Amino acid sequence: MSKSAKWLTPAEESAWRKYIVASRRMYEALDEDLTAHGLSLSDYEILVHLSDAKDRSLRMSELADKTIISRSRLSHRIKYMEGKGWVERQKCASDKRGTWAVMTTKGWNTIVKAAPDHVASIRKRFIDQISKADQANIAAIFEKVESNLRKDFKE
Amino acid sequence: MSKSAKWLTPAEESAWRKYIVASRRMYEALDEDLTAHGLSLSDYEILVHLSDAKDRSLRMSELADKTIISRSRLSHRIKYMEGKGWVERQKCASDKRGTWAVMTTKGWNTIVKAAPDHVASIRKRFIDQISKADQANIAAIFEKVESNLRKDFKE
DNA sequence: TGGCAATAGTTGAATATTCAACAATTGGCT
DNA sequence: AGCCAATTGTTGAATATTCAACTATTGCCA
Repeated sequence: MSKSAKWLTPAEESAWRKYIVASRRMYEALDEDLTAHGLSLSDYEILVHLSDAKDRSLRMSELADKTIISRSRLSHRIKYMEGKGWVERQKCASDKRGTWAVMTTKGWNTIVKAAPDHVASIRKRFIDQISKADQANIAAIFEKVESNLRKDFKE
Repeated sequence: MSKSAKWLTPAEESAWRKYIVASRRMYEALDEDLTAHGLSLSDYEILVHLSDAKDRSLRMSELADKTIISRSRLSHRIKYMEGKGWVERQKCASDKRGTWAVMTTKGWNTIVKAAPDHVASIRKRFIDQISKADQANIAAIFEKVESNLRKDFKE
């Protein structure tokens, strides 16, 4: 399995552990903050991507890609969200296999209400803790990490 | 909800999105890499903490804290891992409410076999993508984020 | 055209995780 | 001592997610 050494150095280990632990706890905190609006973090993401999209609509598969949620999971989740009245499904005319997920007014109102708190929550837990320079660093580092994952995936 | 602005600036948004997306994908990749050893990432973490502990044993509650897993979830998971023969439970003598989770030889062998691949996987997906300076940055940044979360939790 | 591999999406069953309630202590306080 | 709130850990039911199979197309190409 590659040329690499068996263990991480203390500096590597420290970076890794701190990143992992903080990330887990931050996720919990953000999710917790959202429950006041009756939303989970992933439902929030689904709504955000829909609200950004043209006609507030996306094909199921596009939505799945953008949110990094499996198709099956998304199907189940959208069923739930339909029940909540946040989303509707529409048959796709041009591709009869397809389905559009369409955000309703109710869904829009929900996200509009939740967004300011969620943004405040991201600031408080993350953005406000790091300097401007760190911001740029983080962006560059994780961009690199992600593009490497993507490349690796294609191999 | 705090003094903060309603939206993230483009630079903030970029840092946040890139961090989130890369983290999600990296988690998937690491978990995927571990399946070859029949382990999930969280089962791996449980075993690691046990293997580091004195007598390879930890109280359920300590183990839950270290792994950031809820007690209930840990209970269920340990039941599964007992079935696999990786762990045993022992009554705690000094505190009759307590339970020790004790790693078995089989559990030890499992983790010893998986560890080098997992470490290689962390290197490939993360450590090797970032510079030494970045390592130190990441450690400092997420240390700060986490201590802020901790403080916040206590309030 | 016809055939067939690839794609879109859903479904139900299998697993995993959360949630709320619970029993059994322990620890502190009067 | 005796009471009671807090801690430890488990449990079963409710939810959520994954997994594998499936239908219905579409796109390609011989």
